[in-house]
Amino acid sequence: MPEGHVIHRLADELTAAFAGHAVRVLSPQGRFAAAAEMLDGSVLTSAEAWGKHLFIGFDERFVHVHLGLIGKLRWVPVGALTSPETLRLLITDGASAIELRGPQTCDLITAEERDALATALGPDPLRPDADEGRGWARVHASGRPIADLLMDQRIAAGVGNIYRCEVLFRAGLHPDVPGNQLSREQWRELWDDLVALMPAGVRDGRIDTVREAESPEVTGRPPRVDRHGGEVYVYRRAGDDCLVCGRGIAVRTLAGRKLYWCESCQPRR
DNA sequence: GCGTGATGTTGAA
DNA sequence: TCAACCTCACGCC
Repeated sequence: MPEGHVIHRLADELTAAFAGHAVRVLSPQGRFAAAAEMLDGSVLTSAEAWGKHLFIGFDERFVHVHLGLIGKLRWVPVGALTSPETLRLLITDGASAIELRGPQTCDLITAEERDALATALGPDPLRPDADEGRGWARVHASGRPIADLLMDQRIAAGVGNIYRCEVLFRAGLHPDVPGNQLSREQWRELWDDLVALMPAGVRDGRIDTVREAESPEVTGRPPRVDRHGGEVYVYRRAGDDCLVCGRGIAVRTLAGRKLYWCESCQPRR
């Protein structure tokens, strides 16, 4: 369930609920049990997100969580313990409880290790200190297609399949355009769009990319919300009519992920 | 009830 | 390029 906006939202929620509180930290499944036992009863300092990585701070120690494709971190009723065999981590202060299942990563790390992980990532459109030029340098130097580059966490940390497909559509850019054929302005437009869209994703808890002109309110079409929870132009709309030109949305696999685009709204140029 | 795919990454071939 | 990992919700019977 995770592109960067989800992780940032969770970090904010964790901080709001737990910062400064002594918490219980449990790993009923056992795979994080030793670390959980060490942390149990200590004060959760704050939580922070870098791209799709979440760092839950306990003074100088951090629980590093990466949800991967299928991991889930969600708030649950206090006291409810369901399916402990898959419950990797449970954090509760008695007033709120959050549980982690199926993560790709759940490790206890030091501040230095956290810094190293963050440094290895590219600029995160959700962070005010993000240096967009670092991403551009890699894009400009690469012959890989822009649709591939947008998934590279060293170029724009936190971007996933939905944002990459949608941002390319909104820019009218064909997914196959090589990075080194993009102009500085074209990259800046993609970046600025991420900077506009992703905070809205954090705020709303869903990805909405459809502009006013194509919105249900203006066009009168029925709202169409995908399982991911938002209204989009191309993601998972293969074969459907393009909201702008009416042509069928195309799909193919690129680097193991499904890529969606509109052949006429996104010309090769 | 069963099979599949999914907002992801890593490591081997 | 592909398989593996980890879980669960959805579609199809």
